[in-house]
Amino acid sequence: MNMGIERISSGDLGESMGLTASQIRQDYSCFGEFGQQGYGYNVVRLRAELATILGMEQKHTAIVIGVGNLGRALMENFHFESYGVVLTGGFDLNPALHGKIFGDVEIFPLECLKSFVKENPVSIAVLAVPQAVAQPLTETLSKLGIQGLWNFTNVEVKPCDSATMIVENVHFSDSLLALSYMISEEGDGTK
Amino acid sequence: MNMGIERISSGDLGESMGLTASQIRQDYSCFGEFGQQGYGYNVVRLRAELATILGMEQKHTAIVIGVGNLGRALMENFHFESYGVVLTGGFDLNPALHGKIFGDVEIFPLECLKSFVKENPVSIAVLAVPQAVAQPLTETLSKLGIQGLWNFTNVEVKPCDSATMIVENVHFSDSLLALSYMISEEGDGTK
DNA sequence: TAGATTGTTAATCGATTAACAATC
DNA sequence: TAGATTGTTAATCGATTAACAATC
Repeated sequence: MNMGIERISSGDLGESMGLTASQIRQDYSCFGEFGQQGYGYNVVRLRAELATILGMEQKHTAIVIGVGNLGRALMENFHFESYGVVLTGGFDLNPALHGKIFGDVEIFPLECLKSFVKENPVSIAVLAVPQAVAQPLTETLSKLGIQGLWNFTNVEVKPCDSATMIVENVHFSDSLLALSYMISEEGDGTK
Repeated sequence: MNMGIERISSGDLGESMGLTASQIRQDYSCFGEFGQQGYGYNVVRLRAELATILGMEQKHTAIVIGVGNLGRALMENFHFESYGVVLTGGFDLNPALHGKIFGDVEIFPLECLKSFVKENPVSIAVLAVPQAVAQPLTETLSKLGIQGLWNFTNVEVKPCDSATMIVENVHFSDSLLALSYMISEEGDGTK
């Protein structure tokens, strides 16, 4: 996407991201001085700087564990590449899925996980399995030396003590409860 | 789920939720005194109090807009009922889906949205459509008087100015970038 | 009574906002 | 030069943590 915009001010940037201009400037200044007084930020330069900071040039690799509807939705619709992540495989128990291709990426049997990870370095595992197997799989993944777990199971999971895997949770339920609560408050006259 | 536990202390509760005991006690005390010194919190009482506070007794109703893989995953696998929300319909453009049932809930043509909402009060719309149509649909939904939008599109959307619809975003991308960043930091020696 | 654990106050921390000199 | 907009400092705000008297 190229909208032909060369420069952008912290104010505009903030508005389009739902943040204040102050917040933008303060955050960016933690990493260096990308802007110019009286001018703003050069879009191309800014993008490059941010890519570096976020480690997007590092080309992390990811695999999807559990290819149900959610796993499949992520494989087909989520633009991993836009965030510097290359999806290299999907894993599922269901034999009907093995060999299938979703979003350019093949689905393998779960038994192949260990050997796959040995041959292809994997930095991130996307966990989209039923809750019952979330914890054991987390332990397996952490033992395989995977660095990050992107957890979509709505369950708290814990890597093995010996491992340093970082867990990032996407807890739908927290988000829905927050929304329910805000709706109820709204009509309340509370606040 | 009943694990036969009658009472629980703020410490245990916090540990299992990844919060501190202080945090638990302070949060609960905003809404009243549910606990007893030297005893802790009665699990049954606590659950009842929290249900009230979170408005779960309010039985919000929800519809899913866009029944691709993600919409379908939510309809089939996410336990709306556990959070006091009743799913009453799904909507999609694709005629092949019309009349299908996912997770007990029927899929209707998008054209029927307006009349459906008039006949069945809907408090929450779950937005799981392609990014290109996210904004126009948001405006439509806000005009229909829907109170909350649960936004899965990874795009910022804005209701009509005249409407009071609350938007709760589930931005996968923020979460993935955060994970990428943490992984890169990890090995760095930074920090 | 002694031990446990609350509710609440005060202290700490971090994040957001406001303000403004520096300067393009 | 005048206007715009940064980077940075200081002020504000809210959320988390620590501490402890109250009390079951």
